[in-house]
Amino acid sequence: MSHTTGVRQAQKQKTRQALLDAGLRLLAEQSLSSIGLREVTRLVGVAPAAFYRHFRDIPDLGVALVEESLGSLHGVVRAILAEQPDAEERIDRTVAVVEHFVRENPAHIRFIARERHGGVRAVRRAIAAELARFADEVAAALREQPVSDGWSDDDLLMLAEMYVDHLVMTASALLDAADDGDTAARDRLAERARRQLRLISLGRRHWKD
Amino acid sequence: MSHTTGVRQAQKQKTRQALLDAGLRLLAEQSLSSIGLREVTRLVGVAPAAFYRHFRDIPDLGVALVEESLGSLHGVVRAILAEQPDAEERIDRTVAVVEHFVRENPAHIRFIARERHGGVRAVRRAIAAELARFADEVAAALREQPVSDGWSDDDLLMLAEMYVDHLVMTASALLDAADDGDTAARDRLAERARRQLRLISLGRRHWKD
DNA sequence: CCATTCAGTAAACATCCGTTCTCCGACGCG
DNA sequence: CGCGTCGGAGAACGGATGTTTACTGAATGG
Repeated sequence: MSHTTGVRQAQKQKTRQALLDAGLRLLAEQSLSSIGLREVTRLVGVAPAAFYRHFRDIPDLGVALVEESLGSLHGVVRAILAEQPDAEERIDRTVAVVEHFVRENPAHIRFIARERHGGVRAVRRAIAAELARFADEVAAALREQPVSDGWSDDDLLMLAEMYVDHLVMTASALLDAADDGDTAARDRLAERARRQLRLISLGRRHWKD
Repeated sequence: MSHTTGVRQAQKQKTRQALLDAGLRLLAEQSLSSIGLREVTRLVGVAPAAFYRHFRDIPDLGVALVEESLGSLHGVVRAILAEQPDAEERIDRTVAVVEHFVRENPAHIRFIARERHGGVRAVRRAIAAELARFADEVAAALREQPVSDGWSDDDLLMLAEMYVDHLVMTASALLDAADDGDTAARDRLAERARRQLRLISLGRRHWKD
């Protein structure tokens, strides 16, 4: 049996993960294009040259972080899209899930918000592609709802993209409030998000005219 | 008479503007926190030390760029809010104005989209403050429209913030398409924006329930 | 017209950067 | 056990960075 297999690979993955974590930590106060390779390795406690065993350069590290960050978002979207008969209740649940996610994964959502329009082309493209996949997923889920009867695929997608954009913006705004420790602003933002979703929901119900 | 006054100050302003322009040009492919002071002065053709005659550091340059960029946006908002009886026509006009603005001031809107969630705190705060002022302006204009009868100030502001966010996101998306020279994507994005505005407009009309 | 102000210059500084190279030592496998 | 593999260490490099210093020369204003 190969019961000892992978001690080596496990250590490598551990270092790789440490590099990703360090990058994410540095991203809290800088943007990706200004992060130094040495800065990352210093935080992890390895030699600068060790970086090249895992990534070609910093942009490459960034692309890996996109997958990690938006991977954890998949769970959020699924929780939001969970069956829920009442529209109002679904909105409350959505905002609650987003709030919880922001509290649990602040670094990930900050990274996405920051680099979505950031200075590294490869990372921008990776984020755009991943968010487009999310929009498709949301559109598919919206189609199942009775409110969407008679909607074209195109219109469902434009609505889904609106929801995804709104989600990212809301999460980012909530995070900024959390950074300042401003819980009052956080509650205000959550209430604003609920009302905006309510307005979109209203527009949705009267689209067939 | 002081008819010769200002030759000196005029030259200084000229250099200052050149520094701002150079910064904006560099911002096309980097983010602010990774721009070097020497890089900027090199592009202008002045000595590095000359930079300190105009700005304390790069973040300070960034804050100045915020004022310049969002100053030019004021005209856009005013053009959008121009009286227009028909809602559908107002939407068309809005998107057309945004398209025109993106074509005319690509660097400015890229800067705002990039640094709104970017790595420099002072710049983020400056952008947030300026966008909040825009939202107030939009809310005030919305109140004048008959559709807003019975709306609370709070609700008007949440709607206005939604419009401002949507404007920034649309402009940024249009710019990305323009960068790729993809005119088909640009037209698709414009149509999507129109439909999203239509949906919001619908929700607005049925808010009083 | 002459003393003063001041935007911009030129050089020097300590520091940090990304990258390459050689080497080591622990793990993997037969 | 013994040999090949390979993640990581360590040192060295050329170059770029932000900042300070003393300076120059033209516009300024009494």
